[in-house]
This record gives sequence, C-alpha cells and structure tokens, in this order.
Amino acid sequence: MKTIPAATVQQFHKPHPCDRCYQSRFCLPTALPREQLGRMREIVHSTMQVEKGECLFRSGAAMDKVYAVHVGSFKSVVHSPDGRHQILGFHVPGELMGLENLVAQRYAIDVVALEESEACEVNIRDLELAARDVSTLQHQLHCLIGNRLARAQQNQFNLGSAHAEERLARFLLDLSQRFKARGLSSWQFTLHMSREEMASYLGLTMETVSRLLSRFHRDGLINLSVRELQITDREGLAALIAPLEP
Amino acid sequence: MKTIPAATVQQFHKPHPCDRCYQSRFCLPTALPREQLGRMREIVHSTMQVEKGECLFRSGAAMDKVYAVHVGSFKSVVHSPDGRHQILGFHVPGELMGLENLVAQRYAIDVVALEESEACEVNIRDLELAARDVSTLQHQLHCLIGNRLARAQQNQFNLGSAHAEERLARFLLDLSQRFKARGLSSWQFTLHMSREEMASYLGLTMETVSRLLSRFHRDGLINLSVRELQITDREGLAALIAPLEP
DNA sequence: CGTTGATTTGAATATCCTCAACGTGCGTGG
DNA sequence: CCACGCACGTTGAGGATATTCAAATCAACG
Repeated sequence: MKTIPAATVQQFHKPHPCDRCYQSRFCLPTALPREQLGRMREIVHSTMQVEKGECLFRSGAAMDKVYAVHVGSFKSVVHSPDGRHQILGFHVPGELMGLENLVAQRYAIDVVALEESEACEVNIRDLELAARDVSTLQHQLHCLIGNRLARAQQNQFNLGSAHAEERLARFLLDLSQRFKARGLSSWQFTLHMSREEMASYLGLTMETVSRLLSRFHRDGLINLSVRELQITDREGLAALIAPLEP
Repeated sequence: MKTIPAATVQQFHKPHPCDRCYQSRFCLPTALPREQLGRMREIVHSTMQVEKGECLFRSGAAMDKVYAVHVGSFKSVVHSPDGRHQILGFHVPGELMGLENLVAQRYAIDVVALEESEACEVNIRDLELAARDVSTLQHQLHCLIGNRLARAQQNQFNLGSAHAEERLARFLLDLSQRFKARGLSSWQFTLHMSREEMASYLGLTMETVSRLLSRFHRDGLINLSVRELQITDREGLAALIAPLEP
C-alpha cells in the first residue's frame, strides 16, 4: 500500500484527489458549495493506493479514520472468532468505508481491494470538526450514513426473506443501479469479485451461485463470460425479485 | 397514540422525559455534561405513548424525526412491494429508531410497539443544530450510529453464515446482553415478541423457532414458559455459536 | 505444455420449509 | 360455569431448496 499525503498530491498533480470523485453523487464533497471545497480539502489526510487483494485497513484498536473510494472497488469482510468469515458489502467509487468504526465494535472488519484501487483517508475528528463548521457537510454526512443504514437493512431483508435465485437477481440489479448512478453502463460491466465472494456476500455457496448464473444464462437473462456481465433481459431479472402470481 | 409535548411534561411532572432514560447507557443525553442537558431538552419535541401493536411511525414522504425508546420495546418492519415483510430489529429503552430516515429510502419501514411503550421524538434538524453546538452530543450521535451499523452488520453475518440453531442462540444471548447493559437481569426476562416475530427477524419460520426452543429446553439450556425465558446454561448456549471442534 | 487456481457440473445428503393436525390459554357469550 | 371461538404455540411427516463432496472443465501464466 502506498500513501500519498494530500499536500504532495496537490503539489504534483493539478487536481486535488477530491476533484476526481467530485462528479460521483455520493462522495463527501459533492454537496458542498464550491467555495467550501477548500475546507473539505484540509481534512483529507492522504490518498491510499492499494494493490488487488491488499488490505486497506484492518479494524481493531483505535480506529479513527474513514475512507472514501476514489478508484476501483473494495470488499468489507467480517471475521468471526472461530475462523468463519463473511463479506458484508462491496464498495464502488464515491462510497464511504469505515463508518462503523466511529465506535468500538465486536467484530474485526477488514477492507480489501478487489482490484488496483485508490481511497482517500479522512480523520474522524477532523471530519467532525468540519461538520460543525459547515452545515451542508454535516447534512451530507448524515445522508451518507442514512444510505448506508438503508443498504444494510436491504441486505438484511435479502438474506432473511429471499431465496437464492432472488438474492442473486437483486445483487445484479443493485450493482447495475450503482454503476448507472455513477454514469457508467448499467447493462454491461465487470464483476470484480470471485464467485466465492459473491456467494459469501449472498449467504450462499460458490456452487449455488455458479449454478444460478448458468441458469440465468440459459434463460436468456444475462450473458456472462467469466467476469464480464451483460444484462440482456432486465425485465426478466426484475421479475425474479417479486415471486408473486396476482 | 398519545402525544405529550415536552413543555407539558415539564410542567406537570417533575422529571423531564430525558431524565427517565438518563441512566441507560446509549441514550442521547447520556454523554452530555450536566450543564448541557438543558440544550438537549430543548430539542426533545415531545413524548409519544403507544399501545401494544400500535404504529409509532410509518416511514414515507418527508420523515424528519428520530425517536429514542424510553419505556417498553418496539420492532421495525420492512415491507417489500409484493407484500412480504421482515422484522429488521427490536428496540429496547435507550436505543434510537429512525436513523435510516436521515435520507430518502426505498423501503417503507414501520416501527410498531410490542407492548405499551413510550418514545421521545426529536426533530432531525434541531438535532443537527444542537450537534453543531455541542461537540459531545455530536460525538455521542456518531457513536450511536456506529453501534447501529455494527448491529446491522452482525445481523448480516447471522443471517448469512449461521444455521438456525446458531441464529437463535445468538439472538437469545444478544437480548441477554442488552438487558444486562441496562442493569436488568441477564438470565431471566420476557420475550415480548411472538414466535412468528422472532422467526421473521431470524429469517426462519415460526415452526423452526418453536422446535429449536423445545430442543434448547430438552438440552437443559433454557427454561421457557410461553414468553418467560430463563437462561439456565449460558455456556451451553454460547457453545452453539461457534460450531468448531478443535 | 503443464501447473495452478477458478469455475462449472453432477449426485447424494442435510437443513429447513410447507402443510396439517393438535394443544393451550383466554376472553366472550350462552 | 361451561362451551365456543380465536390466537398463539407445539409437534409430526413429507418435500423442496441449498449444501457437501467429488469430479470435470476452463483460463491464466510461467
């Protein structure tokens, strides 16, 4: 992992790291008026560059930073004491990671890069200070947190009330949605996670995920060459998430 | 549902509603220095009294309040468009509800009382304003949010990686833990929710929950008369949450 | 090309769900 | 007081879904 202090970035590259995700809807500085951006830049501690499979951070001890994805994608993994683990979420640019570290927790959560990625590091205390100065930033932060909670609750519904088929369909459509929100293609994208990782996230096994993807393909819903996904029948996929016959 | 404006409460009862949960560890005003309590009281809009089965709030339209449980207990329920529903959590005194309403959301979440209960209502905008004035309040709010996220993630792990037996064991121990944190008995308490509700929360069916409770009883782990629970072998229960043979 | 790791596919099994019957507690009204 | 209905809970049998174990296929890379 390579750390690039914000100062250095500003010195050598014309755009500040924050500018690079300014377009993405959910990034911190988005909601700030232009003239407040300077305040935001002050609190961005540095930019982290991580290789595929590398750990951005490992929760434990005193965790006093949050991270915003700039480039690439991450997964967050929870480990139980007995060695099992589960993926809690995938993070694409503009999303915040480490919010749960605002306070001590039971489980250790690792955040790992799925590909070569970049994230900017923000000190929590600085962020809190800035939020007190700038009400739009405070509100934006609360919005991000609200989104995050809503996402966690959606996951809970998914894992609790949906069968394998529906979980996977929801997952694919959710990804599609998130890419679309960032201005990327919503019907053709790369799954940067392995089958195993998808399975872990969905509370299934690798084999079940694989079988379902094959079935989706047979049914003409998707095209899939290893990790390159095309959604060919969005309606068909959407039909799977509401198993009802009215 | 009966609404008691804070002013009225202060007038007719000696203790302000906030005083009633001042001892509970996670309630908002807890972290405030005594002299700041006044600021907190200003933003408590009113106290809501709800009957068993009654809806405290129903998310939708513009939701601009959060609630703190004073007395009793609540459940939050998510409804999917096709009529299914799942319980996302149970809330005991001192816990905050409605945080996900800091921003618009996809799913409608209802919060319903499990028994005769009381909650105090806080306007989000007032809360944000106060948080900017009082840094301890801001930090406390972040801690509550962090806790909430951690809980959601724990649920996700539970639903995704644990079998029925383990889910139920975790649930019982979690409840025990939360009661203990409030100074109540950790080995003997009332389950205010029905089997159906427990099942919904755990992503199981009523029948499975019932069978497991019977089994736990046969194995001498618990005593259960309808809804009165005694944990007779905490170690035995804890052993179920780490299915490992070293 | 052969090795390694990821993915797909198949067959047998386990877990949990569905359906259905039965039991219990409680309030209502005969 | 007892019968009755009703909601909730328990228990059983059979079946569906997803897992486990195992083998085959595919892709990447030296």
